[in-house]
Formats: sequence, structure tokens, C-alpha cells
Amino acid sequence: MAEKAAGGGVQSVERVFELLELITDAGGEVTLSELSASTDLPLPTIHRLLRTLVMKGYARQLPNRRYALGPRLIRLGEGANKQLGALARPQLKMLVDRLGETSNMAVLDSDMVVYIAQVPSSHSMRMFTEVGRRAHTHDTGVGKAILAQLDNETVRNIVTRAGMPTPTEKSIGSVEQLLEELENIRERGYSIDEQEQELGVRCFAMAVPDAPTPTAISVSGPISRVDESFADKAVPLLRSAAQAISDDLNLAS
Amino acid sequence: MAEKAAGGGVQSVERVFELLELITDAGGEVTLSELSASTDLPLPTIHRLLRTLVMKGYARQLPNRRYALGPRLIRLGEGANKQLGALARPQLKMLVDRLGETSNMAVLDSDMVVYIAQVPSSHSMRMFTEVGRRAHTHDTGVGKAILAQLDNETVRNIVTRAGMPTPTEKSIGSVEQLLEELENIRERGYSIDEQEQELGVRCFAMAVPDAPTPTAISVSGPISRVDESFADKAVPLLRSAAQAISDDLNLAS
DNA sequence: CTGCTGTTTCCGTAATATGGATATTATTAT
DNA sequence: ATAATAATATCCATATTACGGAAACAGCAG
Repeated sequence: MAEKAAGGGVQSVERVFELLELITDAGGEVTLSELSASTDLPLPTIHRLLRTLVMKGYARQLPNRRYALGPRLIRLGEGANKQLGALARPQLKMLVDRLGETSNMAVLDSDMVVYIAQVPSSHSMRMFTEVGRRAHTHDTGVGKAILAQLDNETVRNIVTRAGMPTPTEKSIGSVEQLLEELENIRERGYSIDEQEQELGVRCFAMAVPDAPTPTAISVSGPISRVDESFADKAVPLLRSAAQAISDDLNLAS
Repeated sequence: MAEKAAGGGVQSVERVFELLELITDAGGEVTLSELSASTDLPLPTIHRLLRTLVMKGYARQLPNRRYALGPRLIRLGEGANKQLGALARPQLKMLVDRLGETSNMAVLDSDMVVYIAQVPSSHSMRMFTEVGRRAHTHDTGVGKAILAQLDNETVRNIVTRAGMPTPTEKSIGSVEQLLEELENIRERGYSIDEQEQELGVRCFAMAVPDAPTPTAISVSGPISRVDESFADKAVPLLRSAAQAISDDLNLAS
């Protein structure tokens, strides 16, 4: 065929998920022609693929003729979420109980991190991060902890594709600076988000070793509470939690 | 060709989603051979399909060699959720503000309902239903409201496949009884869950007209607060909320 | 009503996914 | 430890499957 294309996957399957991702990126609603503009698939092909999705309930067709994500995806998403989150939640809970700050778990998904589990702290002033939310890798504790596990080549690719916005003046803005920081993290064994994503918020994070997908956990809170003495307590606890999750993942029933 | 098979969808796509559903049904982890037992697809086919999913991040392969749902599904699920939920949330909020009880929206997904949006009441004693949760149709307010929109033939199929457990002594236990109840609902225009799912909890629900997927909204709370005078206020509000959601859905931007 | 843009259906073509047979790796029994 | 067993992964010839150009069919704007 024309393009030398992919590796060894089933094309229709790859395409159908590409379409679903595009719909998601577009905010949930797309027209056929918008899709054919974003991909370089011919219209009839896209139409046939979408029709299959609609028939099975993984996409909906609105009265506008637009296409949207279908309700059956909710269940699959919840399933994926639960599967990963269930293992982690007890450990995150332990962190919150002992440290009093919000704890999160996130995985690398393409070039961004997705939060897949959270146990909020009881403080009224606390981090607000919703499960399912995506964030950049270079300006979050979990993101940097994950990047530190990868080789510099891969890191470069990721941040190049995802971009490096600087939400605060403390954010890391260049790849060189990031690689340097990652070297520190590798030595230290954990990452610190020092008000890089939001002013006033500090976060300690650590990668989960040997996870099937690059994964990290974190605790975060306002700098007033999350200080040096907090770190002294937090780091060993993070380490044991990460190890426990790793064990659960790898010996999983 | 051998089998006269399906209608007009792309087979690999249908198969791949069937596999994902099976993994979800199995609680998140399956072996190849378990899958080949549940479907009647040959092993190499399943393997190839799963490999494609794994490569793209929609499935994970555990160190056990087992297959599980992948993290990228989380994002799609959240997207689908948000898309439907976003339209509904303002209306649900209105119901909670005016009525003081928890409000939910659910859709029919195969033979069960899935809750896709919720606005909790401020009462400390309130319904606990998580978004993403699945419930039977015959013992929930939203479920019965949805069934009442379908013809009896379809209803029979659904409850036959899903079963009719009776969590309380008030629950409907037979198809005949259910069809009778649905007739009442059709006349009345709304459904009542009279402690059928949980003792002490009453719920009023109404279908969202002309929804692309059968959809319903509800308000529910303890019978002490959710009484006859509550119904008088609630029913007109439910009706206008359902209509508003319907309009949003159908004129969607 | 007429001309347009975008969506859907048709259908011949061949590229695509298929699955039987085989090689490889884990797992259990000896 | 070593061998037998069962599961998973890879090959590759075949034809069924999905493909996409072209043409019909809506919706909309003028």
C-alpha cells in the first residue's frame, strides 16, 4: 500500500481510537468533515468506523449530525480507573492519615499525566485535582517523578510534543533546566514541585517502581504546612507506599 | 462467507470492544484463554487485537501475562461523562437548590443504568450513588422511568438478561408486576422508587424526552423528607428540568 | 425554488485482517 | 534439578474484510 505506516497493529482498531481521541480533544462534539480534516482518512472510511461505534453505543450521533462520545465508554473508563485506583487507594489513604495532606496517583498517558486516584485531605484548604484530569509532566510533582524514570531522549520527545507552559514564575521553562532537575530527582529518589504549577502549593512525589505504565504518587498542600519537617516525615512514607503499590501491581492476582 | 453474522459494522472494531467489555465484566483482569473461552474467536485473533490495544495504551499487559484495561480509556470515559453530564448539571443543581435533595442523571447502557451525573444535597443523610455506578433498571427510579419509554418486548429482554434481584421486600420481583407498574408510570409521566432499592429511601424520576440514549433524572432522599407534599413541588420541577436537558441535547451547539 | 456544502450509500478492488499450524515461553509435576 | 504440560506468541498463505473513489442524497442559504 501507499504509506509504509504503522508497526503491526490492526488498522481499523488504531483508526477508531484515533477518532475517539480526536472527538475528546475537540471537547466532545465533532462533525464528520472536521474529523476528515484532522486525520487524512477519506470520509467514507471515517463514516463507516463511526457508524460501528454508534451502533455499539461507544459514540452518539446528535441531531446536529455531529458525533460525540457514547455512554458505554463511561463504563470502560470507570473500569480502567477502578482497576488501577483500587490497588493504590489504601496506600494513598495511609499517606493522608499520617501526613494530613491530599495524596494523588497519576500515570503517563502519551505526553501528559492523568490523575487516576485521589484521597483528599480533611483540610478545607486543599489541592483540587479531579480524577481523570490531565496535566503537563514538567510542572507537576508526579510528572517530574515519572520523567526521571525515562531516558533523556524520551523526555525531550515528550516535552517537545506536549510543550512547556509556565503557569507560575517558578515553573521550569527550558528542556536543559528540566534535564538538570531530573538528574537531581534521580539522585534524591523523589521529586519536588516547588510552586511550579500553582503559587503557594508544594508537592512531594515518587515514582512507583516496576509499574506496567509509568506511574507516580504524591502528597501536596500549601507551603505553610508542607515544609522541611513535613518532607522528613513524608519521604519515607512515600517510599513505602510506592513500594507497596508496586508489589500489589506485580504480584496481582 | 461462513456466518451470516452482524449488520454492517467493522468487525475488528466490534470485536475489540467486545473484548474490552469482557475484560471489564471480568473485573479488570483476564488471560488470553479466558477471553477465547468467552468469545468464540480464535486465539491468534484475540492476541493480535489485544496487542494493538496494548500498543496504543488502551489495554495493559500485567507481568502475569494477563490483560487489563489501559489508562487511556480513563480519559475517553471522562470525556463521555463530561459531555453528557455538563449539559445536565445546571438543571440538577436547580433541582437540589429548590428541593434540597440529591439529584441524579442516568442513562441506559445495555441492560443496566449508569449514573452519569450527580449533585448531592447538603443534608448529611443523603443518598450515596457514585457517578459511573451501574444499577438494575427494575428497582430504581431512573431505571423504571427509562423502561417506561420502551416497548414491553424490549423491557422483557432487558430484565431477562439483567435479572431481577429484590434488594428489599418492596422490590418488584416479576416481569408481570413490572409491566403493570410501567403502565402506571406512562400514564403518570414519572416514576416512583418506593423503597425498592433501599428501605427508607424514596425517589422520583422522569425520562428526558428525545434523548439520543434513553436517559432519566431523579431526586431522592429519606421518606421522612420526601413525602407527598414534596412530590407536589418536585414533579413540575422535574418536568421542566427534563425538558430543558432535552432541549440542550437536541439543539446542542 | 435553485445551487451549494456536507453526509451517506454503492460497489468493484485488493489490501487487510484472518486463523491453522508452529515456535516459544511460563508453569507444574516428577 | 529436569522433563512434561499448558499457556502465549509468531508465521504466513488465503480470501474475507474493509477500503475509498464516485455518485446519490440530504440540509441550508440565498
